[in-house]
Amino acid sequence: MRFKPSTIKDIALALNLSTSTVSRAMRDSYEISAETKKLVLDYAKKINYTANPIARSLKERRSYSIGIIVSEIANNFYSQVINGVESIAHNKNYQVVISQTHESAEREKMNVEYLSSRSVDGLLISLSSETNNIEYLKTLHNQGYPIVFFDRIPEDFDTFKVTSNNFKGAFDATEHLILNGHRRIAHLTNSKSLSITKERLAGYQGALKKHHIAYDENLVKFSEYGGMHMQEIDEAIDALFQQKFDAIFISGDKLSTGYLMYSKKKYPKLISKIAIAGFTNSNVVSIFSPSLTVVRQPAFEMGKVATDLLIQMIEAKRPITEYETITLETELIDEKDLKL
Amino acid sequence: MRFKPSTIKDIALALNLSTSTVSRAMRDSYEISAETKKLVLDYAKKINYTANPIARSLKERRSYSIGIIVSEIANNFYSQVINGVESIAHNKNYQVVISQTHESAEREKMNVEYLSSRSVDGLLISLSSETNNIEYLKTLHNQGYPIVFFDRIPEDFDTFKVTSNNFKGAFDATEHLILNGHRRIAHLTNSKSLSITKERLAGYQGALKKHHIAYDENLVKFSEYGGMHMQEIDEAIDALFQQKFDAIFISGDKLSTGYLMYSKKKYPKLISKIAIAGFTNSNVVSIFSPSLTVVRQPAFEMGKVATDLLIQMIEAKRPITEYETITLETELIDEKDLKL
DNA sequence: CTGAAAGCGCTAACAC
DNA sequence: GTGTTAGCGCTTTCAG
Repeated sequence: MRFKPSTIKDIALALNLSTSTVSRAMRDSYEISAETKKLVLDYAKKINYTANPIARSLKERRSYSIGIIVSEIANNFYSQVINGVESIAHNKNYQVVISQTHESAEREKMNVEYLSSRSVDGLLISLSSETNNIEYLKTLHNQGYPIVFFDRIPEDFDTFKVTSNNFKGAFDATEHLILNGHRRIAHLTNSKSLSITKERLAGYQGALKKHHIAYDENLVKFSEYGGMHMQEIDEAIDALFQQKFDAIFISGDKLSTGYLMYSKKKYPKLISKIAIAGFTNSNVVSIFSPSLTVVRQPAFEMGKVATDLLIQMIEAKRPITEYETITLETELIDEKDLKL
Repeated sequence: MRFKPSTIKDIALALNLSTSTVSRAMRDSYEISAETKKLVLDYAKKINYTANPIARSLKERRSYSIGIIVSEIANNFYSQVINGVESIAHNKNYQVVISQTHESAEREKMNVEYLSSRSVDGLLISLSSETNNIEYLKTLHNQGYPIVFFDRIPEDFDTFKVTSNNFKGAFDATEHLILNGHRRIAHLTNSKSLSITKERLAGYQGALKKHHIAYDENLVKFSEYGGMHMQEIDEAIDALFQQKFDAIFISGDKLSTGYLMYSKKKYPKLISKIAIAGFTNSNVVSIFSPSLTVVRQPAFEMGKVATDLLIQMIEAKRPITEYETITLETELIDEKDLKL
């Protein structure tokens, strides 16, 4: 017995009505009498009818769903963003389809192509570490396909973007380390190509400059795959430990935990002497050891804002031409306060 | 300019062919000449044609996608399961749609109803803590809709199920604590209604019994929402600390980290005296403090196995009537080994 | 207030 | 080897 759900036709047949009447009744159209509506609705309920969203999509040329592309859902930051996305989307009756790139540009492209080929009405994207060519996204967007970028946004792409104040977050974190008496501050960060990498590096440099500390590029290590491969982090850290440094500012969730794990294992003697400040949205930082001062991004909020914008784009009567980039503030949480 | 992707018709028109020829060429049908195929394929590529999956779904009455319902993607265990699911699904050309219950039975039902109404061809489900009525799932399954349960599985439901050896995982963890000299072992666990709760409780009791330790129900605390609400964990822990105990076995990711966080904050003096063993698939346990011995489930594997079974069900020529429950082994990792 | 009919993009049985 | 046609389930003119 194959699964065979009931259709509008079944209802029409049973009630001796036309499919159009049933359709209208289901959608509570004003042209249908109250009695007929009740009749249809009751029977629909009785036979457990639910409209076939596929058929509806085909007809209306939209799916009432949006896609979100992130590097990894296991990353707390992204799962929180997704919760924000869902909170808005479900309110407005959109389904959310999640897809992961695992920091691969190729998977990103495949996901975009699949999703945009009419599976979803618009796309929320945080770029992968590996991505450097987004021409295909531009083409898509120029054809009128709604795209909103968040977190890791491209520079020269005219659409809505939502991101954190990465400069300030990095600046504050670095300054926090400086104010605690540190002068040799290392920086472990993501792929050079990402917007967030550049902004956070600038924030780090800004704080150093303000406090008259010379920038030393030997203290800065990039991870091309954002720490997706543990080995990459390990090598960066090993390189850092060739230098002398008394504090480190880390630019990302995966990198922060990666640093903690590897340095704890490999450099157990040194680790307690090095102060740490890092971007992370982990909700268990209070049990991390060594402990760190964290820069926390408003992930849930970011998801909400981005989704609001995307749905606006999708539902806009006429194409939008004026876009803006929204910047949300980060929060610095001193490691001492984590224990309260 | 609205987004208007090209269709099979555009190709047919441009090449002076019929839509069916184009369709056949695209699907590499044997009845089409090599030349025509090449013509079509080349043109399709040129105009960036991709088939409309919606139309295909409507026609074929299937979507080539499967749904997975979990309590929370932020939970490491589930995100690892999802990665396993995707690895198989993508191989077999299925899309994966993820949805979260946040431990709410109502959201679970809504998700199932939405997804099963032809958005996805089958469902992988790990039940929410709150769920106690799955009649609607039985109805669905009896109508021929493919469902595979994993992790938190129902008892009286005849379909494929994939789960860990929860009894043995719990038994080993508890025995580990006993062998380390502990006698008063508390147990913090999930909702009473879940299969995993019962099995792990039995494993805990089994180990106590083997070592002639009396079972004390005051040492066992349940969390109706699996620790979804922090307050719930806090209360359970406060209640436990009314008793005397020198070790604790914790039955779940969220509960394990919840215990660590709350007891560290609220009972900082006592915490180091209490040995901990807990189920968790966190990949950062090595930086947790206090540290704990962990029971790790083969999450990725579980996702793969469950997906394999589900796709078998979906693609089966005739309804399957013989189901089995597959049990995967857990792994006990001594806290001492985490530091290596 | 309701029904008939067309059509969304695709596949496939049936011609030729 | 290719074209014609019907139909998947729904919405929506257009008629009445």
